[in-house]
Parts: sequence; structure tokens; C-alpha cells
Amino acid sequence: MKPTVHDIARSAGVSLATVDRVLNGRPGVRSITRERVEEAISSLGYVRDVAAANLAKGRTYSFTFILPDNDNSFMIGLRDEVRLAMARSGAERVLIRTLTVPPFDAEALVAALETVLEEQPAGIAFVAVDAPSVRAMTQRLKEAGVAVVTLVSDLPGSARDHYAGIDNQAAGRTAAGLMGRFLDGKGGRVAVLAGSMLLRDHRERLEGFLSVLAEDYPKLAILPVMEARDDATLAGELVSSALARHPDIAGIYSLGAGNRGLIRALRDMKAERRPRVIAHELTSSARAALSEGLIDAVLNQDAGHEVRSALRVLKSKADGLSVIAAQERIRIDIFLKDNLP
Amino acid sequence: MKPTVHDIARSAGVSLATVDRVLNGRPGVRSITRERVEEAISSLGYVRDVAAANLAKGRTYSFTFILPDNDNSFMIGLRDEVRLAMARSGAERVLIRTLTVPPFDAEALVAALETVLEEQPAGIAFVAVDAPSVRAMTQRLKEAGVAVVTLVSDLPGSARDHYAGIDNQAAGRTAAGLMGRFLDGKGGRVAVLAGSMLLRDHRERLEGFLSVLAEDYPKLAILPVMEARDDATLAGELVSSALARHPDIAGIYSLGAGNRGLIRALRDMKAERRPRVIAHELTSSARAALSEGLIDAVLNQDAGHEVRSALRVLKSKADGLSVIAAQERIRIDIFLKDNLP
DNA sequence: CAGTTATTGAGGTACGTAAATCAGAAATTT
DNA sequence: AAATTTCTGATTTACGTACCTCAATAACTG
Repeated sequence: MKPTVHDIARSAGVSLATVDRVLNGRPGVRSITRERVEEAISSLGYVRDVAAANLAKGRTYSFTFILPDNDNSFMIGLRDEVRLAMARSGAERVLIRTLTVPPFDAEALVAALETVLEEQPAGIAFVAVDAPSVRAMTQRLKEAGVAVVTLVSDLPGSARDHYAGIDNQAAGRTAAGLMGRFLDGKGGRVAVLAGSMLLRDHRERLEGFLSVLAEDYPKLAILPVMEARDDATLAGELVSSALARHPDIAGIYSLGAGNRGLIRALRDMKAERRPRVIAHELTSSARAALSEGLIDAVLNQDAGHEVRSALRVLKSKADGLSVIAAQERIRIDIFLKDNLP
Repeated sequence: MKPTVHDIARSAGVSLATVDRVLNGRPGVRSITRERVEEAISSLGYVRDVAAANLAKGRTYSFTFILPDNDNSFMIGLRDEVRLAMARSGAERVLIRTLTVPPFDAEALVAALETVLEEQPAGIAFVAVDAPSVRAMTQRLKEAGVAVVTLVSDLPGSARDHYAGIDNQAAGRTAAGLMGRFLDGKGGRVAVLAGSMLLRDHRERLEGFLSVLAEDYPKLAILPVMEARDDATLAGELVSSALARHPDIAGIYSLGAGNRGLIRALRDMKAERRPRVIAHELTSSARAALSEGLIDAVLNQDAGHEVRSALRVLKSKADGLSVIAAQERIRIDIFLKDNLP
């Protein structure tokens, strides 16, 4: 049977209280005794029963999610997933609070983090805005002993414990790999539709896309990037006019939100003239366009997985446990109309 | 605070013992009283603290994994993942046993299940062989109250609680969708390399592949399926001779194991004559071929995810809880050289 | 060596639930 | 109405760990 603290006490020839002192790093144990206990622990292969420990502690993990109040489908979906997680969290001893902040606003985010810090939660997950002030705040959170996970958008070089999101550069490269193979032997121009170059994830996707295209598919000409600020109407106009100006557009990579406008523009074209289209995020409109054949491939990040992964990591970090790296890697899903879930 | 059994007892005006009887379906409670208790449960929003319950029960989940002793990379990897899960399982109260059986052998599998049944484990996961005897055995397992999950290969129409594996037909369709787009405008022949048509997953992949190709890409001619029995040497020979006979082969879909032979054959060709290649399972050789550009895309099922998902489901079923469907859907990963993990 | 401090032991209570016993009350049958 | 059966309450122990107190011993200090 699994060894318990009692077994350790017996094996080390000490009392339960001493084992407890060692296990929980409490003072009042000679180093010789401590070593004896630790030896017993490792030789018996003792692992603390986390469930029982938490029961005894009466602990409830309190976590806070800070989410931007963007109104695109992806962020709405993300907030929904957090809400679902909250509903489920009652069963375990987890208490989740959420806070929404204006998007792309570093100062608002810092202010929110400040507020949250005062409540001393066990952990925080937030969609990072890439700014020095946010990095500094993250440092302070860590110093206060709070577990920190960035969600969807990372904060490289900061003190965060973990990033629950996809590798956006790899996503861009993958889009290029697909696009290159789709257009292989045909040539033509490739248009790129982005949200905003101020967003780190958009920049990274673009970077990955351009680098692979330049290196592996030099025959494809790339048009200047269109920035549609994740706005469907603007996106539609930009795409339409680009298609009118350049009849030889063979491929479009839409790396941001606002795909509804793009889809509208595509639907207006004659079917045989339509370019190959790769987009991001499997929203309901993207899904419809995929089935319809307007979009060829959608790269997706599963918001549900991201939220659950963030929670698992927060819990592990709060318990001081290690995480299963392979399990927490958020994958880039590639959907064709043939493998829609 | 979270309500406990004590709160329910007080609120319903009954004793703790009665609450316990209701909660655990024990006899000896009048239906009127039972209703009162249930009302208190739902009005207080009581949820059983599973951790405390398991602690009290002193329960250790015992699960058995039955795995074929195939020696291809995927099965080796699967067995490794089960071993990893066993190593981690000590921390929770889970005891995992494994059993290996000869592959593709329904009777051996049934015999193994029979043995396992006598040990009365809480749950069983096994790689199914599609046979009526296995279906019947599954029925008996369920009747004995054992949670049953099929792993990697399903047993449709059986009594199993869950299937932890990919949708192989969708995988075949996806391969066809990619292949069709890769070869769009070029035409040519497409060769299919399979392991054995006796394997349900291979049949399903082929079916999906052929149906999409026929429907969406009628210009592509499909060569008769080559069966290499998942043997690398044979696969290499088959591919080489097919390429020699048909110089216009533009695409190859390898839907089984034994990719090393295929890769060897590809490496022997002049680079500019190489066809587009889509294969299954991201083994180390497939990964190398992907980076090298010999293979264009690899469809993969993550054995680690499958094992962890199977375990989660077994545990939930053993506890009589529901599972998060979205979390347990095993996805078809698509890897290009650009998004290798 | 007495006095002080640092260790250690012994024991208890608590967390929320399970499971058991036994006595008593209520309902049902005879 | 008595006997029997069915239901319910009260109480206890247990699971594995955390955390507390008090007493006892060991190790240092002056």
C-alpha cells in the first residue's frame, strides 16, 4: 500500500510531529534528524496525498482570470470557456473570479493586476499586453508568491510561470507551408490580411508566414500587408479592392479576426476565380465558409483547452508540483472542411 | 462556504445518517424523506467533495490497460505513455496494471479480458480488435460494472463507455483534402500505401480518403491500394516499383505504419521528381523526413493524450461522473515541417 | 553545573465524507 | 392491540494530512 506519514515516522524512528515539521518546512528540526526523515521519505517512495492535504488545510484555490472585453468571436468564446470552468470548479476546491479590462491597454491591465494582487489570490491568468509596465507588474506578482500564467498572448522575458497559448510564429510558418504547397506550380500573388501590427501575435504570425514564403516559395509574390483592425467591414473592403486591383491573387492569408468581411468578399466572386484562403480561429462564420469551400484551411487555437490548461498549471504551481509539459502544449489545430469537429 | 452534508442534514431536518443514505443510494429511507433531502441538496447547491469521499472510502482505482505487443514506433510510444502514466499515478490513488497481447488476435484479447475481469478492476482500456467475440466480452465487462474504454482502435456498436482515439475516416478525408489541394491543377496519379485492410482503422482511413478524392478531385487517378502489412522493407519495394511503373505518380498517401521503407524509396529519387507525400504518425523517422522535405504532411494522433484521456474517462466513469466531451475529443494533429513540436 | 534554548514526542482536533452500529420511533401487518 | 417490519437518529471510527499545544528531553551557553 501507499506509504503514509505514519510509515515514515516509524521507519525514521521519529514522531509524527517531526515528520510533519520536515514535510512542511517548519523550524525546529536538527539537520541530522531532517536527513533521516528525508531518507525514509525517498526510500519508502512517499508522495504526499494532495487531496487529503488540501482537505486538512481547508484550502480553496482562488484564481483570477483577467480578460479583455474584445467583442470578436474568439474572445467571446474564451470568456465562455472561463465561465464554463467556473461552473465546474465548484466540485474541486477552486474559486475562480474574472475581471474584464479594455483590450490592448497596458495601463488598464496593470491597474487590474494591482487590484487583484491585493486580494492575494493563489494564481492569476491574463491575456498579456506586451509592455514593460506589465512585465514589472508580473515580477511583483511573482514576488508576492502568486502563480502567473499568460493566456493566448504571451509576455516573453517576464517572470510568468507559464504561457497557455499557441506558438504564433509556428502558426504563420504553417500557414505559409500550406499556402506554398497549395499554390505550387501555379504562381501568383499572395495577399495578407492582418488585424493590427501592434498586436504581438499578429506580428509573430506575419513574421513566420513571410519567412517561410520567402525561403521556400520564392516564386510567390507577396502584396503589402492589409491592416483591417479586426473589423469585418473594413476587411471586406480591403479584400475586395485588392482583388479588383490584382486579378492574379492566388492566395489570401488572414491572420487576424474579422473574417466575416473577408468571407463576404469571397462570396461575391465567381467560384472559379477564388483564391486559396487560409484563416485563423474556427468561429461559426469561418466554419460555414470552410464547409462552403470559401476558405480552404483554418488554423485554430482551442480556447477551452487553453483555459483548462491554464487552470491545471495554476493549480500545480500553487501546490508546488510540476506540470506535464506535453499535456500543456497548446497545439495549432488545422481544420479543413474534412475534419471539422 | 461550500455546503457540506451537515448543512443538508440541518436544512432538511434529518440526521447525517439519512443524508448519507440518500446520497449513496442506500435503502431504508421513505420516499417523502428522500425527497426532502434531495430538495435540500439542490436548493443548497450541494456538490459532493470527491476528494474527501475518496479519502473516506480509502478507494484506490485499479485500472488495466491491454496493449498489443506490436513493435512499430506508434505502439512502442503508446506503451511508453502508459508507463509514464503509471509512474505518475502513484500521486493520485490510481493503480494501473498493463497486459500485452499478440496483435490482431481477437481470441487472445478476449482471453486477456477474461483474466482481467476476474480481478474486478474499476476499469479497463484496450486496443480493440473488431470481432463479435470482443463485443460480447465488452458486454460482459459492462454487466460486471467495469468501466470500459477503447483505445486507438474503436469497437463501434459495443457497450464500451468511450473511445479514446481519432476519427480515422476524418483523417482519411483530411489527407484527401490536403492532397487534392496540393495537386490542384497538376493532375497525375495518387498511390495509396496501407498496412492491412483487415485493420479497421486502415479501412476507415482509406474509405475517407477515397470518398473525398472521388467527390472533390475527380481529375486525380487513384492506383490500386498497396498493402505492405506495416512492414518497412515490403513498403519500400512496393513504392519503388510503383514509382518505376508509373512515372506520373504525383502523390502518395501512406495510411499505415512502416514509413521507413517509404522514406528510403523517396530518398532514392531525384528531388524534382518526388511526389507529394502524406503519412501517418509522427515517429522519429517521419519527423526527419518531414524536416528533410521528403514528406509534406504527417497526420498524427498523440498517444500521450489518448492515454491521459482514457485514464480521465475511466476515473470519471468509475466515480459515476460525466466527462467534458470537448476535452476528451482526440484531435487529428497535422504537422508540416513548419509546426513540428 | 545551572540555566537557557533548541529539538522532539505525544496527543489532540480538524477537514468532508463513508460506513457501521444500535437504539428508538413510526409505520405496517397480524 | 400486539407484533413485526421499516425507517430514522445519534454516535463513532476511519481515511491522510495539517496544525496546534504541552511536556519532555537534548544540546548548548555562561
